[in-house]
Amino acid sequence: MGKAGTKGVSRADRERQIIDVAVEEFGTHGYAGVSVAAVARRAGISKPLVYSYFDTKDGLYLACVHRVGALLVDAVAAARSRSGSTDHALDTLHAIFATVERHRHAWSVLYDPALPPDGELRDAVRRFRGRLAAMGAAGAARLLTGAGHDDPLDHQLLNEVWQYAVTAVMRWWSDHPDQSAAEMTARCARLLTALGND
Amino acid sequence: MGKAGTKGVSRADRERQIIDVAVEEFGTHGYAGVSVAAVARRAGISKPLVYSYFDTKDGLYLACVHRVGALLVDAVAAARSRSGSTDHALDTLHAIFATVERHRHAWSVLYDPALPPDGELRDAVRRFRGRLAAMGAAGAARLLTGAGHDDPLDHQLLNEVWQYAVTAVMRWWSDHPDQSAAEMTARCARLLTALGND
DNA sequence: CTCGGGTAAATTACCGATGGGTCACATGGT
DNA sequence: ACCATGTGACCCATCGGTAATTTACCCGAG
Repeated sequence: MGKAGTKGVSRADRERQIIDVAVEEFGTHGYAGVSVAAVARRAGISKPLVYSYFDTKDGLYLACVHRVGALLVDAVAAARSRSGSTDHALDTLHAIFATVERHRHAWSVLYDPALPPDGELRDAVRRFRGRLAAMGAAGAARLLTGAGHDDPLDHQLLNEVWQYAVTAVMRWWSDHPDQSAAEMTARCARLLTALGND
Repeated sequence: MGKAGTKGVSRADRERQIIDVAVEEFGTHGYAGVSVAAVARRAGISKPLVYSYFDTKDGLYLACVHRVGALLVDAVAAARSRSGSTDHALDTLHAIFATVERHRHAWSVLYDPALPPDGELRDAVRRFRGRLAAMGAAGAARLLTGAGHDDPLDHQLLNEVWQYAVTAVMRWWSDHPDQSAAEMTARCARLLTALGND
């Protein structure tokens, strides 16, 4: 496939492009299931170029984490500030849907359950998860204290469940590409109301 | 480390032992993140012995799937038949907690999101997930039709969410080893009631 | 009781393929 | 001419998997 030499693509553009395919690959096959060579191949470039831009495999994953992390945090924060202090859950979901409609595997990058447990990669992931959790947690807290429960571990657990529930929705969405973001929001609205009257 | 020759351990025992450590490893690091050599090392034996009992890495994972799948399906089925047609969710959770209290990574083996997408491994996993889902689905169906919604895709989605919620609880439990099964059940009871009055 | 010998339980040493990562070099634009 | 962009070829550790071989147990013949 072709010789060396620039192809008229700037570094910044190339980085964005690489991160795009890396997010998709990592999101579907997980950290351990993806090889840098595969990312390079799918991006139509060679492996050393990837290494020259992101130093290591962890570096590449880290870039993906920062990309999707910033995207999601911003979106959720905006949705939260937009909707005063009323029922957050659905607004949050809608914000997420709209943000990652074209990158449906983004969420899975932040929530890969099998990351290498050491190093700054885990730290970065934890930071972003933490920020998302902190925002989603307000609703959870209202719910629990409103029901008279105040065990902090309960709050922690509910938070984890909420985040995994979102993960479930995102994965289901990946498997049903015909669904639009709006349809997903409507669907989740029905689910939430149904959960209300159990 | 030692010579060859039998160490007085029967094949059946050794298989059980290997599966035990394999479940733990696969459950924590995922399919792609675990090497057969690592399993052998942690079991205190050599790699070829693993291959002589389970033919391939997929065979080993398959054995794990069958072990934990049978365990979980039996447990949930028993819980279901025990508790008539009343509120299933909590009983199901309690059954799962009690069953895997000593194998807390079991659930993750069935719900590794990054399995190789081809071959009989995926099929076996899908079968077991399907059986668990079918049982858990009764409750979901009641919930949705009770609220006037009957889109089959909604049912599918709610099911996925339910299974991932369980996954979340199981992972949280893995990170909090001091919690007993009974405490977990109580915790989930509080969460469920809180969800009722949102 | 003991002394083989067959068989089940193990190991060491190895193979080809792939993975992460590097080096030296080639090209294109200004 | 120079620097950013880009590549083919290579290195070494590890991975999935196999071959050849060694050791312990069991059981029947003397």
